[in-house]
Amino acid sequence: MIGAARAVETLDRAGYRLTAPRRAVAELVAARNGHFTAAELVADARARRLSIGRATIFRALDTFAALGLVERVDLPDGDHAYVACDPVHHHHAICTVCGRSLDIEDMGLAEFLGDVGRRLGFRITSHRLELFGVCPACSPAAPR
Amino acid sequence: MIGAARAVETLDRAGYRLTAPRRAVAELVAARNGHFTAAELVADARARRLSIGRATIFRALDTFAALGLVERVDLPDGDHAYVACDPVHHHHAICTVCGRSLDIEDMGLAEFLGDVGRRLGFRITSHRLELFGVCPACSPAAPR
DNA sequence: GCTCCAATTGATACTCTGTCTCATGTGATC
DNA sequence: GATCACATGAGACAGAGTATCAATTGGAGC
Repeated sequence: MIGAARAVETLDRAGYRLTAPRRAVAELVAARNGHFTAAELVADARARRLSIGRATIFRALDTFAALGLVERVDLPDGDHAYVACDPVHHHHAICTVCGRSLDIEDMGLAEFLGDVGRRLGFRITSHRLELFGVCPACSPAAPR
Repeated sequence: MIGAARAVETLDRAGYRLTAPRRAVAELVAARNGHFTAAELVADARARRLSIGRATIFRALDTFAALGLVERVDLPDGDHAYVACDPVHHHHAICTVCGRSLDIEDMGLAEFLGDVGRRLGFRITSHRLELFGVCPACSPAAPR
């Protein structure tokens, strides 16, 4: 999800109503360029004195997730979080220093998994790959 | 985790006390050969009329996870679950038909991820890969 | 076998996340 | 502008997981 406008357009095209709360949530999401939890968005909304119900934020996130505007990811500590992203299949590399997430496209994973499936005799229908590490921007700051 | 005895031995070697509740939880885990949620274990314990507190089961699972006897996985629906496994780094292929999970060893993933990291300039420190699909045993039953 | 102490337990209260309900509000269509 | 179904906000609710604390118990040392 690049900007709130793009999200609003996607909502419209999918036949969803363009309500003020949905626009507001889209902006909150766009304002965060890393991953975020539902609770953080609720806090954001409160901080900006937007009177959006908690349930509405959850519903909006569900809707956005259904449209592929955000994606649910699971952080290493088990927390559920969301990341704004483009609506194509891809994976996330999440920086543990700044929290930003990079979308990474296939890079040969599909082929790799196909091979794994063949070797196991396992018909893979879906998968989840999340990478955690240090992004290029944070790398000098956190050499290890 | 192959059997409860093995788990008990691991606990012992790690300096944990071998208490009745821990043995019981180890047996409950060993009795399940697929993935399971904490809630399911609690229900199992109740079904067997074991008087083990809910908190104790959570604590035992935490301990087992710390020892690598079980691992937390996130199901496609976002639920947290555990799978019994061997204490080495590996990944899980979870059958969506029977619920069983296969441990899969590296199969070249480390190399693949190293390559991805280099291309992104991202220093990958940890990752999570979970595969969902249909295992060989269920495959004829669920052709698609 | 007995004692002792720290680790562990069970019960319970609590927090937090996410869902559900329902009366009220509002966007889109005409 | 009127209409109506979709969306909202408030609040109740359910479930997962954690924190607290007094009571219990495993196991080391004797």
